[in-house]
Amino acid sequence: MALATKKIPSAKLRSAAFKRVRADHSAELAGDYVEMIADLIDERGEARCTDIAMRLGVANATVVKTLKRLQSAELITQEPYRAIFLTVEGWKMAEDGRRKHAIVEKFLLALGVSQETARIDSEGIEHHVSTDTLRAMGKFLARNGG
Amino acid sequence: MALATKKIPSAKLRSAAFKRVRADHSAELAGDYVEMIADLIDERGEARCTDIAMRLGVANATVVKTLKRLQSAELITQEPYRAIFLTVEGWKMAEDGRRKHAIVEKFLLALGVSQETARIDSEGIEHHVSTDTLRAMGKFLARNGG
DNA sequence: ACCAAAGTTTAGCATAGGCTAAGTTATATG
DNA sequence: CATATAACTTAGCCTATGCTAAACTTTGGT
Repeated sequence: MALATKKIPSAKLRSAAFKRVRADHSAELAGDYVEMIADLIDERGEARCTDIAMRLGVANATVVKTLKRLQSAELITQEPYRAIFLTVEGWKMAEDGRRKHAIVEKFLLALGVSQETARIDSEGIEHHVSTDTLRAMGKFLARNGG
Repeated sequence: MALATKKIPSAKLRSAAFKRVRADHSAELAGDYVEMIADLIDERGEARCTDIAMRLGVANATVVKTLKRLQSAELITQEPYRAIFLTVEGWKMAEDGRRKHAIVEKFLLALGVSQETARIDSEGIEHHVSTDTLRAMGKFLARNGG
């Protein structure tokens, strides 16, 4: 038995934070993909496997596998050897991600970090920011000329 | 061939951000474990499997498996059926994590979110914050009475 | 000193997300 | 219009991170 068993301070409450982080992680990849597909469609008219792989810095086969999951999740549609399209749900998720991403990136810039750091850190942070925190960042931007 | 192949704007630069995120993720779990083990040792004199599992909200067996990896990485030491100890390297990592965590959490509070939100969001954000951004958060705290 | 309860470990399974190598399809160009 | 090249897919591998169920230690209480 442990030395001091009495009064474990809210183990359940603590664990909630970690559960949220794990949940965020599984949603994260999907978010990155749809956001990138949306960008590619806007920039170049279509989204292709190779471009996604290049931008993410992973192998082509990895993209193919992930796209299958996104198709199961009804975020994209795709025919063999053809370009990739977003479903309505996919577009919604992409727009949401872009909005979040833009706020976080601008916020970091306003905080005083370099363009480069803002770009890189926002990529990691955006998926872990609650609506509450996002709102607070928005307010900060409003005060500080975002 | 894609419609518009010319001038892919710095695909390599883009991919760097995602590579950083993926690297962060693999370091993340180790960080959470050692930080938690350090907390348990400080609070209760020893760190045990069950407590870690409870606080992380995962099954006991999952903790056991992860601890094996941490042992291979020389972050902890452990004998069968005994408590867990941190190596020097492990303590260093734990301290580093705590420092980061504390800054991020205080920063969020200073930004104006609730205690609860700060606690939860900081858990996800801390692993994706560069030293640059951390410094900027520190400065903000200094200006705003952290 | 023993036994039951609590804690720890092992075994076996699943999914996600990486990779390389080899095969298939589309297309751009000679 | 045939074919080389680029793009895509499949197959098969690996590791990380989760789970449950069953087996094994430790230990506290009688």
